[in-house]
Amino acid sequence: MKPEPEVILFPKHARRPQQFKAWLSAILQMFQEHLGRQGLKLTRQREEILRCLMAAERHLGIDELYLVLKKQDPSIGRATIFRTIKLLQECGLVAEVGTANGRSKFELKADRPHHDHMICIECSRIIEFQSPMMERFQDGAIRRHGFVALWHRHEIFGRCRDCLKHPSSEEDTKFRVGQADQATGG
Amino acid sequence: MKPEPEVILFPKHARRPQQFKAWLSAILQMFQEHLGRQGLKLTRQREEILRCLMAAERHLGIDELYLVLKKQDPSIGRATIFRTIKLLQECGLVAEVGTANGRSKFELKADRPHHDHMICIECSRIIEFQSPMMERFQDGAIRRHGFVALWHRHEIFGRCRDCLKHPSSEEDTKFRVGQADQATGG
DNA sequence: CATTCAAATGAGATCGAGTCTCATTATCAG
DNA sequence: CTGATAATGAGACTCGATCTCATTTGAATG
Repeated sequence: MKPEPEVILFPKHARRPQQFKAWLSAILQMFQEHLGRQGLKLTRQREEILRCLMAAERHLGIDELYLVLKKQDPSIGRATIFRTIKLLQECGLVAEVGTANGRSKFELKADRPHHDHMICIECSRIIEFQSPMMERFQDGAIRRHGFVALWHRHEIFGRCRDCLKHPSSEEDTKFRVGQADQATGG
Repeated sequence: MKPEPEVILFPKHARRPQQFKAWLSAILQMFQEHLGRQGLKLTRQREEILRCLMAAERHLGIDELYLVLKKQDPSIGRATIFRTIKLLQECGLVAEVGTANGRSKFELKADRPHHDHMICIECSRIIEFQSPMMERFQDGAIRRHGFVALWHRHEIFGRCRDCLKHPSSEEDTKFRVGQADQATGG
């Protein structure tokens, strides 16, 4: 089986200020259009939350988001973050990624290639991966069953390269009950 | 792409009383061995919960399990069901399947071929499917990243064949926020 | 720019799945 | 049978997520 191509998934492009600014305003406009279509408004808070997700160099959970945002706006409330994340999911700009401890993280989805996730149960790192062939066979299975797919969740839990090298690192040792089959059990 | 083979996944075998009895006692013994290894005991409740999962013709949630078990043992407590399900997951006899509404369902895993799930957001039906090729490419991706997989979750949310035929059937209209990409977004 | 009004906000109440506590009961090895 | 120890059921508790509501804000309008 020949190896599939590796693609840089996390948006390291748009890290230079000029590019980031352009990227941000493009995405913001998409958000505003979605909001406008439902008679909703673009507020300072919504803008900041989206900016924060776009500027992040990794997947963020609600609490991480809350702490970061709190620094520049101490009055921001958790409820607003939950509400905004939900809106961003609804318009397809943001996607949820499960973790081993139950607290979901979020990633920017707009403008980025489709991918799935491998999640380290030791360091909580989320590794993005692509496999077009895997997707093809998945879509084949869906078609065979006469199913119409709206979204999917494909998350592989285990230990990442780094945690295998130097065993037991930091946070999140309390992880979801899971049995150790061979490989993924399939 | 030639079609992959279809396999009967839900254990319709073992529906005849004699076969079921043999199957049950084999699985019960596996459970007891796991328990014994940890100094734990096989109780009437644990036995009943496992039997219930084995006899089920579909995936059950905690509440469904609770209601069924309550009929033959009105004193059974929810906590016991949670605790037992956790034990069964730990020894690999049972697996959790997510649903669109947050309340997980459970399935017997022992003795059954590996498969993934398509979940109908209208009728909550869970369709089991297999794609060995998909698994192969998945394992390839895992290897490429130097990751060691312990378990995975591959769930496709959408509408099943039946719900597409006669739109909007029963229960569970309140489903998880999810955007309608083309296909599965990938 | 001021006005207007629906939408959005933050604080805190509430919800609910899942977990924990603890007094009582059951298992099972000897 | 007995004793040590695990398991149970009831209900308190946890904590992420949602809801409520009084107040504030966005943006369309004149």
